[in-house]
Amino acid sequence: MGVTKSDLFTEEQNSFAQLGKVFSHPARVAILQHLLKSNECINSSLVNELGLAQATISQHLKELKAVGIIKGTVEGASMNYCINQEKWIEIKEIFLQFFDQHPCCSGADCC
Amino acid sequence: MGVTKSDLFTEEQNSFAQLGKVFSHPARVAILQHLLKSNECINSSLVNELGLAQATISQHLKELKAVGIIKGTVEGASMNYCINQEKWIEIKEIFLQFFDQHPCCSGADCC
DNA sequence: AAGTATTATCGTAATATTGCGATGATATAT
DNA sequence: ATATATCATCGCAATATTACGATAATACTT
Repeated sequence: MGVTKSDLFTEEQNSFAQLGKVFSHPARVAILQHLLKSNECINSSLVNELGLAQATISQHLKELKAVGIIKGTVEGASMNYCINQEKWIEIKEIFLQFFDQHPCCSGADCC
Repeated sequence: MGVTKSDLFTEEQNSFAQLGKVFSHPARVAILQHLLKSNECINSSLVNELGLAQATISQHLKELKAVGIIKGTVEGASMNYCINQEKWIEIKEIFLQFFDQHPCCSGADCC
């Protein structure tokens, strides 16, 4: 069906999965890394850097912006995208919490 | 097209995205959390816990096992799944490294 | 051996995602 | 005002994902 049965899961699980989706496509990963690297928060010279069409990049940027992990400001005719640092840290914390959930089989190897 | 153009991205970006995919669906998140919580590494009583069909759970487990984040052992007629702790930590480290990549606009707010 | 329980896989249907060309909107340059 | 550059959105095509029923395979029970 392709339909995720969100009602079966908790709010937390659904929203965490949405964050996971951010990192689940190499184009989005590449965009984030580019924004991190070019410490000028440069606009979509991304279209030149990555080999994807402008429309495709724009779509990925839209998704990233929807989650809040990046923000964009108008700069003349172009857009100036960059990492939303507060959100970045917030998301990092959420992942850390997830990874640090109390481990099953602590110590003893159960499998 | 629906085809991810993997050849445009680095090995690192592609493999990181594959890890991200693990966390991009609430069912997989729920499965992982269940395995973490029930510190008995219980088998697919998951089918009872989550409201999904057995076939669906089995499919998600297969994906999780493919990445290595869980491992399963035969226990009579049933399967005993649990978190692969080494891999769990390894993945945690990879995410930490990703989040700690040198920040753009360090200090100054550029946008 | 026959029946039951558990799980993996196959096939299918429905929806989601990815990607791009075309188009429109806006801002700058001439 | 017209041309150019940049970006967002629309519409489409192709592939991927999600979900499940049906079926097979395995192990245990009686």
